[in-house]
Amino acid sequence: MKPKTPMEIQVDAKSALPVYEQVKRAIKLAILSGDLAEGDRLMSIRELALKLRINPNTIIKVYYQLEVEGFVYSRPGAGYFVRLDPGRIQQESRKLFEQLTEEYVFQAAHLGYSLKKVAEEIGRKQSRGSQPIAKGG
Amino acid sequence: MKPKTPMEIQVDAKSALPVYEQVKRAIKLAILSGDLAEGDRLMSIRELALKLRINPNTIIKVYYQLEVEGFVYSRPGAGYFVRLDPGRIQQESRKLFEQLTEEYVFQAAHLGYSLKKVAEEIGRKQSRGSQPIAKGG
DNA sequence: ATAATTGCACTACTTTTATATAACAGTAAG
DNA sequence: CTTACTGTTATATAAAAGTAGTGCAATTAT
Repeated sequence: MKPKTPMEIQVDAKSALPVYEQVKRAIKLAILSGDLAEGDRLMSIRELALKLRINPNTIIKVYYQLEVEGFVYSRPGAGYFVRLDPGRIQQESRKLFEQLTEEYVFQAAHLGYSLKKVAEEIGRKQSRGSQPIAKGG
Repeated sequence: MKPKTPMEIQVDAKSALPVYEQVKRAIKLAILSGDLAEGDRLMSIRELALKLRINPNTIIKVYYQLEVEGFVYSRPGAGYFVRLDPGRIQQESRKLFEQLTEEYVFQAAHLGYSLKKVAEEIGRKQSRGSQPIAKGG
């Protein structure tokens, strides 16, 4: 199986989040967004570890946890592959979005930025030019 | 010095973020939001540790780092006190807000939620009833 | 068949995070 | 002064996180 799945993941060693958590979130986000599709092969453990300049054991931890959570499955000797349950993806995606929004609004409020101000800031971004990043609305 | 500074901090042991980081962020947020004012005394190390059910050493780490970052200062035998530099607070507050917004929008985009959809979600929250949490805009 | 790649399991080690406990000196209030 | 509380420092212990490296069996490509 030649075609490998490219991934743009940036790891910040200084972050409060553990490296394995950063990588895990990035891959999960890629699956939920549709960047990775059903059956797509992930980069091999060694390959991704080399690319991100982190230890293979850390990638093993990430892949294992993603497998437990049902996002991928492994074929020993072949690689890791994306498992896509359409219904679940839709559901998890919406759930995650609402959770992110809730957290963001809450923290903004504590900083003294009301919903109105938040809306203004978002609106400002909107007008400044919007680049389509993921699948269209 | 009797008056102590009450703080509502909730620590999640299951979070990917270390406990000390959660506490540190909560206090920093309280200062940036104005919940804690110049000269206000923080809860003592032992007191806060007992309240949050975590080890005093962890609180020591938090207070020490906040001191290094210039948010508080210590008076041995008396306690820790808020150091409020008005100009800096305003600046840090705005900086943190923009950072939060950037991260949120980025992640939402990867989930397939465009700025337009984000604006809609915020708008929906706005109309549902807004509770004033911090200092008014 | 052969070679290369893959997941997988294992040991050893360091750093970070967090807990448990104790002791000492400065501060505040009776 | 005495008592209680405070920051501060120290030792010891443990788990989690991350690195480094080796070896084996299964799969894939040649």
